[in-house]
Amino acid sequence: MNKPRLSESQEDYLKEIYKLEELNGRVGMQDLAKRLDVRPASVTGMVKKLVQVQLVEHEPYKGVRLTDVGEKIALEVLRHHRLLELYLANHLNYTWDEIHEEAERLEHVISEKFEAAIAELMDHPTHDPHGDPIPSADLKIPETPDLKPVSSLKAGSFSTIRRVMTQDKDILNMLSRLNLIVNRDIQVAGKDSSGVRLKVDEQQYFLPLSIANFIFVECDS
Amino acid sequence: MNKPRLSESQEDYLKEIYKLEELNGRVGMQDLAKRLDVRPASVTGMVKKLVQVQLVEHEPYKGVRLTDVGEKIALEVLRHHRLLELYLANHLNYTWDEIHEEAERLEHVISEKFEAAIAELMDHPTHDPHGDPIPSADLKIPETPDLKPVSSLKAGSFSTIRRVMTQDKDILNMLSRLNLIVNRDIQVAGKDSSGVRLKVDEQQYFLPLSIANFIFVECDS
DNA sequence: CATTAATATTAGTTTCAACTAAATATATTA
DNA sequence: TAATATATTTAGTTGAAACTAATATTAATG
Repeated sequence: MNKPRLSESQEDYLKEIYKLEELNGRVGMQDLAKRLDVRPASVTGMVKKLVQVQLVEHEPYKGVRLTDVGEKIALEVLRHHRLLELYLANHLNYTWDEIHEEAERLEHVISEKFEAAIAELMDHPTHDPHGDPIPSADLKIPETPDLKPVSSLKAGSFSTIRRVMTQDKDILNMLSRLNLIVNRDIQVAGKDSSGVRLKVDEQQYFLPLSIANFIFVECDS
Repeated sequence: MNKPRLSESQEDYLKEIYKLEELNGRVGMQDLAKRLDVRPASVTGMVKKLVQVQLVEHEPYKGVRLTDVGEKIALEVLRHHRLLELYLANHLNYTWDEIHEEAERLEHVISEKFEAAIAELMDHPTHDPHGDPIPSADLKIPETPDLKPVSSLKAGSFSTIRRVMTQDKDILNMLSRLNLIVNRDIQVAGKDSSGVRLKVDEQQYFLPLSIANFIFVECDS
């Protein structure tokens, strides 16, 4: 019941497994290797260790899955990461493109005390600057309304940006310069096979599909 | 001229060498081993590497010394550490005894951006909560007035606490509970061979020499 | 269903920073 | 100065976590 102490590497594995599980359902060694920027052979090795300590289950050629304990730990790391991102943005004037990298390093290193302190300071937020949900202190994912990519909306529809699922710095920079950030109300002014034309505060912007696919919105009722 | 990228271990070595150099003049393998909680043989190994990359000079059986570049790096780490301590205390409500450990981990991990952000936020402070000087952005040590241990004062003399040179948590806790913190004005009410009696805001406290020796004050002119 | 392509694993190596045990060099002092 | 104590180094090991190259397994397709 008492937590094993994990290496940063191990935490990263659990975190990535969690995110891939959430995204694809099943997680192959390959995918993991790609996300962690590591060779498949290395993944085999590490997964073996994580299976040993029962943080992960592995059915060869089928995929990897977190155990309950593994998921808990992944959520802790994710909580650290997302709280940090919000904290850096809100309290240290980081820009959208800068927060990820810094949080990536800090997440493994801050104490429970630090976590609690910034959570408190920010009044226990539920979403980070990208719109990603922040697991609560007891590691539940906050309820989030159904979202769809802007690219899926009909021309004319109104909605609110709720999540931006890219960490490409150039894209993030460009979006924030255009004020296309989380919680912004937008209208789809037009669309074709190559992308979407958005209207925001009298301004119009064209977003190619490659970007529009990763901007998720809540539709106005 | 471009900085080599160092491991956390290496940064710790440089930092400790700096502190010991400042304290004792020369730094033996033994001392280093003690401070880093590592065996002497390990120190030999690491020092050899640091000599290779010219961050350190080593005269066997005489001692170790930082090169100019080595000192620069040590000061950077020290700056991180002390800025962090102050930040944790001032902005995240850490207590005196909690700041060291957290800073010890964070110091290796924060970016220049982070450093600059908190320095700016705190208006470029010159001393951390222990009274230790914070190297400036260009790595100069701020001028500090001459300090002496309270234990060296005559009974009756007035002074101001400027530095508390222990990281023992229990002592730090007790001192802060008694309000014997940096920048506090105190009077030596009496002394004998076993310690000092202090008067602070109508309160009187007795400090054994073992503690009084590490509380440094600036004497009233 | 046999072959190919995709996926995963093994075995052995590397690097880093520690370790132990044993050897050696210097310093102290009797 | 010789003997002893202290300080330092050497040589070899360990444990993580990565790597490469080669091999093996499964899935997909013609």
